[in-house]
Amino acid sequence: MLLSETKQEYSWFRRISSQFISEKDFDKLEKTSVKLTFKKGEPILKQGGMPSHVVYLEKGIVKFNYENETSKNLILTIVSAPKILGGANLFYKDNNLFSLIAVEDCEVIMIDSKVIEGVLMDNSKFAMMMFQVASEMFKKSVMNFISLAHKQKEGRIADIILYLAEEVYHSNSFLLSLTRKEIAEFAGCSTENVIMTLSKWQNEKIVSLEGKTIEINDIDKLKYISKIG
Amino acid sequence: MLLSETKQEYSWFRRISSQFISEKDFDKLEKTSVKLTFKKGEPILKQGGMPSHVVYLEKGIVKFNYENETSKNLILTIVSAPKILGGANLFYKDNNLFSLIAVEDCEVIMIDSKVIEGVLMDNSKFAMMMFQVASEMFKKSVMNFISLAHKQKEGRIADIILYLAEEVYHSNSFLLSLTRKEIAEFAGCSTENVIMTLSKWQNEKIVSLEGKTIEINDIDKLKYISKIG
DNA sequence: CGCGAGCTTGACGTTGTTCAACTAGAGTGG
DNA sequence: CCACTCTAGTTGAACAACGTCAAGCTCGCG
Repeated sequence: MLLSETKQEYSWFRRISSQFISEKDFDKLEKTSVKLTFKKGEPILKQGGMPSHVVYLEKGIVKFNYENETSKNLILTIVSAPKILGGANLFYKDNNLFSLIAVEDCEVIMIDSKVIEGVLMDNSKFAMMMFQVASEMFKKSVMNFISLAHKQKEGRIADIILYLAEEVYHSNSFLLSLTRKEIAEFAGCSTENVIMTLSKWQNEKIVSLEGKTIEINDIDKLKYISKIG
Repeated sequence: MLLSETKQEYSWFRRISSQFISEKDFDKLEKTSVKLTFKKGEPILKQGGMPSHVVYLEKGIVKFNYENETSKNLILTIVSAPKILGGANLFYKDNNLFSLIAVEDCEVIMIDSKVIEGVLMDNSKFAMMMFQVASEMFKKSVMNFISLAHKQKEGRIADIILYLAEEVYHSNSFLLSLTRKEIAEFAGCSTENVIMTLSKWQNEKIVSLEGKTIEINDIDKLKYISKIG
């Protein structure tokens, strides 16, 4: 975790925000925020902690991790930059429901909750936009949970591979930065099950595995597996 | 489904809203909304339909139902009056993600989305409140799904019975308006499993069943089952 | 070179689903 | 008033899915 120069880019966030708030309000956000970098595996926000900041993920990939007292972890969702995270925490008020953990090296900008809340209060269109961003992520988690709730393991793993290809790596061939264990935590099944399913698919020529790279060869078959569950 | 007189009560909603919006804005909402009653089992909003209204549930109990093409239904959550529903749909923009179905006879007020959106735009504090309400419900669903994801059936059914007692019926002894099948859809397991678990608990004197009434005798043991999963 | 973390495979037992059969109550029409 | 049918609830047995365990493997790093 490392502080960098004060002059920041915010490229995507600035572009989006400029449609809704004044340059002056944006400066207010910019001045009170800090840019941090996190190495793979480092926690950005801790479950149970107070939500003091809204996180804007400028670069990298993070997982939303739910840690359970008794049993194992659960990954709620995985997202890649650029994205506004932890907006949910803005509206929940409660302690953070989950941890944010870097899956790949990340650059994030921590925006002070108090400050952004003030800007939201003065700019209802900006507030609506922020809500929608948060809602979009809610929706994705809910859809993932629905899949989780009534599909068999194979359908769920198919969902996750498709999700990673489309929404995270933006390619049908990608270098997987997650371990099998993490995929299992995302799919809500055991590591062994993930491995079995993936190598079964390799035999059936649906995917190709080579080290940490995954290539989807037959996306239609994968979608079919996802569909029938 | 039945239209009643235009003069409405809105008691709870009015009280809450009055902290955030003017009498004039509230009148605007009131004038463009209609009060409807739904009988047990009737759909209030349909999954896939366009979200034209925000639903304020004045009386009754509704389930959030997710219908799947291939397999069975899934109940996302169950809530009792008074509560603002479908606020999520306001922010999602997409088609309704789920159906709202009356579990008991309901009185609801349908507030026109366009109108409430206008009021939200002009009153950012009101918008924040609405979003917090939506977030609260979202959080409950997520917590339920987390439970669903890594607990055994027994733990999940315990969660649901506790949730119904605390959040829906507000009593440890209640007349269950859900069928065993619906509990199963909520818990993400088979009807038989719900039945087996409940009668097992009856033998162990944790609950008493008599027809459609359920009484929780040993809430600590139930919480323990919920905890250990 | 050795150690540990992540990965892989197979065997085994547990959990939960499915199926089939039966009961009870509610509603319907002759 | 009595078959009838329909739905909800219940039970048990057979079977499939999944997790756990145990063992061996590979690769990167000190």
